[in-house]
Amino acid sequence: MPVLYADIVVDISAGNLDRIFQYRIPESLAGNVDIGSQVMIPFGRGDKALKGYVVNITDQPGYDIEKIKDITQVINSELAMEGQLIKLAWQIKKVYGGTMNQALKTVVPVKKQIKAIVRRRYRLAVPPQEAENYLNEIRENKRCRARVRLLDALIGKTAEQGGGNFVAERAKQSGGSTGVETSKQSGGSTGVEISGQSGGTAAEPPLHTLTQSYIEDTLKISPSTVRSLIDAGYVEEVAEEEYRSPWRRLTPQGRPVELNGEQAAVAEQIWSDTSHQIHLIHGVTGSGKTEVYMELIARTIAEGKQAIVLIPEISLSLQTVSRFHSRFGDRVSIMNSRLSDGEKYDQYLRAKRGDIDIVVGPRSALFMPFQDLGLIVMDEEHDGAYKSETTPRFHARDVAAWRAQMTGAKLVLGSATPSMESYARALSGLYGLHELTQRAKAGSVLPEVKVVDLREEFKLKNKKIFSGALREMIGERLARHEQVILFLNRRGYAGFVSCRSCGHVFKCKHCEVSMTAHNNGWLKCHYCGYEEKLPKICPECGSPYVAAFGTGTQKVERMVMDEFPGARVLRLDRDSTAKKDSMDEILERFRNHEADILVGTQMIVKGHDFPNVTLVGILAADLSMFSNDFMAAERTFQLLTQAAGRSGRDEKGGEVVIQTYNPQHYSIVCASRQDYKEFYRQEMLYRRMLGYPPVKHMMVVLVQSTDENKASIFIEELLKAARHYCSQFGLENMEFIGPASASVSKGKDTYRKVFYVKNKKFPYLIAAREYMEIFGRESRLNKDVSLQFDVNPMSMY
DNA sequence: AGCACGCCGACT
DNA sequence: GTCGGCGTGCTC
Repeated sequence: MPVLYADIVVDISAGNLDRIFQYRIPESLAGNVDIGSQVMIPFGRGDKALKGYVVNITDQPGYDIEKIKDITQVINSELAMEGQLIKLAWQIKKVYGGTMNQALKTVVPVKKQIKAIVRRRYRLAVPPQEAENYLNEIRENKRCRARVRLLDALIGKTAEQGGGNFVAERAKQSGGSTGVETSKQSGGSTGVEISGQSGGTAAEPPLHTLTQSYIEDTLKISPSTVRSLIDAGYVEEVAEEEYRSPWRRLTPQGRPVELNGEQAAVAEQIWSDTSHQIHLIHGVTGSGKTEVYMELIARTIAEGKQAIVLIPEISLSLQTVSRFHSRFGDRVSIMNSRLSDGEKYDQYLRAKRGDIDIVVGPRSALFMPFQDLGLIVMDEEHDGAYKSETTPRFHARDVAAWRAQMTGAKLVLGSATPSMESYARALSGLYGLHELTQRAKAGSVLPEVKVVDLREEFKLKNKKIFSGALREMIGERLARHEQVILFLNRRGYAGFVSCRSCGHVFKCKHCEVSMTAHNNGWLKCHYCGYEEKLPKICPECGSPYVAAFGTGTQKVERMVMDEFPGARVLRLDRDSTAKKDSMDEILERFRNHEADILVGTQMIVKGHDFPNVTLVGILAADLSMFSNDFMAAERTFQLLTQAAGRSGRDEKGGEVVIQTYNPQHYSIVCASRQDYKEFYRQEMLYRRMLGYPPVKHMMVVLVQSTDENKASIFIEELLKAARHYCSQFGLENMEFIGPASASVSKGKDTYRKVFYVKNKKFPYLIAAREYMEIFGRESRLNKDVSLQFDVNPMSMY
């Protein structure tokens, strides 16, 4: 056997370590080291113990054999990535930049191997008849009551009668599970399990096993009693490895799924289309895209393959997964960053071992180690949350497409307001394009939309948040006991605070960002979270006339209460949902009609279904429209369309009021008509004129430093060098825009400088980025500055 | 990143 | 004479 060497990426994300180091696989570890394994290695002069990822194995050393060190140990063979995920990591690094270590880390959603939970269970060690005989001996003995209780339960008597009630009650408390569970399931367990004995014949009667906690807490039997029955040979202990289940609070809804004609046709088209790997479903809000996904998933798992369902945000996990769970049962799981390490590890393992077929989650769910992936669904594909905000700043849509290509899986994108990129590709024939034009629920039609011109309201001397029309309509709903959603894209109490005498605006002392006033008399920086007390007098001129301008959700909440006393109001924004799970709680209360009006930010727009809501008020549609951002109009349109889509989901019909200072703007006009195609046409004119994506590709180059001067000098030199490189190596028509300060010119005490690069040819951008990474590594000006790239950004900087 | 090696100022 | 400042360079 030849000596084998492993190519290893070390777990340090520094530019000059971003390469492969070779280590010898010692005989003692032969066979345990695979591509994808995580290993411990001695690194550097001090042989510091570091983690490393094995990315290749070879018998040809490419380095002085005398200097090659041995791998010291394999950390966790169960967590070894598939070779395919490593390929995916290379691709991510290639396109988005950053180090290989960073790319590998994004591909491994599970950091640690956590010891499996072993639950002790107990069962009869003798045939039931023998236990009965023993019971008859001791039944009348008052000193043996605990033994009798335990044996009765183990035989199965009490669990079906008196104990059955216990079971039902406990199931309710823990939020859902039925009393009986099959093995390898833990969520909301009651402790009672009926199972066929493993290895026994099928004809054998089922035996009860009881968990330790059930015996101690519910039957009130002490460990010593259990011990003595074990010693007497009547009871035995079975230790069982158990998965941690992340969704204890799940309640199956059991809604049967039936496709309408349109849905069935789309599912069939996608399933039988062999000429496209990627499909876009453009379906109006409420058209039931999820039913189509489910049909495709059902067909996929019927073929023995697995499916990944991507959702934009963690907060949608619970409601999405519960729908899938009620259809597909325990073959569904979730993966997201809020799970504990143990839960993550177990879900990863279940996928790897083939114990689940479907996973639901945000970006990170893309990397589940399924053996034979057949389908990736990306719901609300336009959503900005699919873009990573840390290096590598990848877009889940791209990575999903690569993974689909590698595995031969289908990728299905769905949205009521597709991204410009996806729709352009669908129109060009690159993706299959499918449309759902009707609301799925019988009798439900798209809401009627009324646009209110706030300039006219101002002329009428109405300076309130609610236009006359909106106030009147809210009143009507309250009288009819229907519900209202009010949407405002700004949290806090007021927008900014300034001095009326000298004009001083209160800014965060760590960021170049104006602070937002909050209800509690504090100013908060929404960029870094810094808070300070709102001063009574202006620190610049001493004037007492400091005032808050603009409106946030807290102020809306207050004004609703003033305007409609007696109405019950809930508020949903980042402040009211700071506590874990509080978001689900608020939504649940609103759905149960514990409130009449829900005031909130973007969060309320995404995918929620409130049947009793018949009015949605968009208080200031323009708020997201005037950042100097090439996607501002697209985002505004998406937001308004999605928000409007919350109204009239039931037979009652619905209305939407959009308040704006720009009623003629196409993003507002098109949203009010729910006319995606016209919006696309107009927006495309603008993108073409200014050469923005999807017409040209774009990249942001971001330089940051706590020393503003160093950042400026570095970015100037970098730009000069990049220009020179591009012209020298024939990268034609490269457009460089900048450098300039980022729109948040300072954040968290760090100065931010940017320039933009545009070109029609994507590989040119990558080549330029690769060159700039080398420049950043080798320049003597790189001290104390950081260099980052955002390829295909979702906003300006 | 983190550590060692290396070449210049004020101390036991 | 020596301890230690942090600039420079290397890590299989």
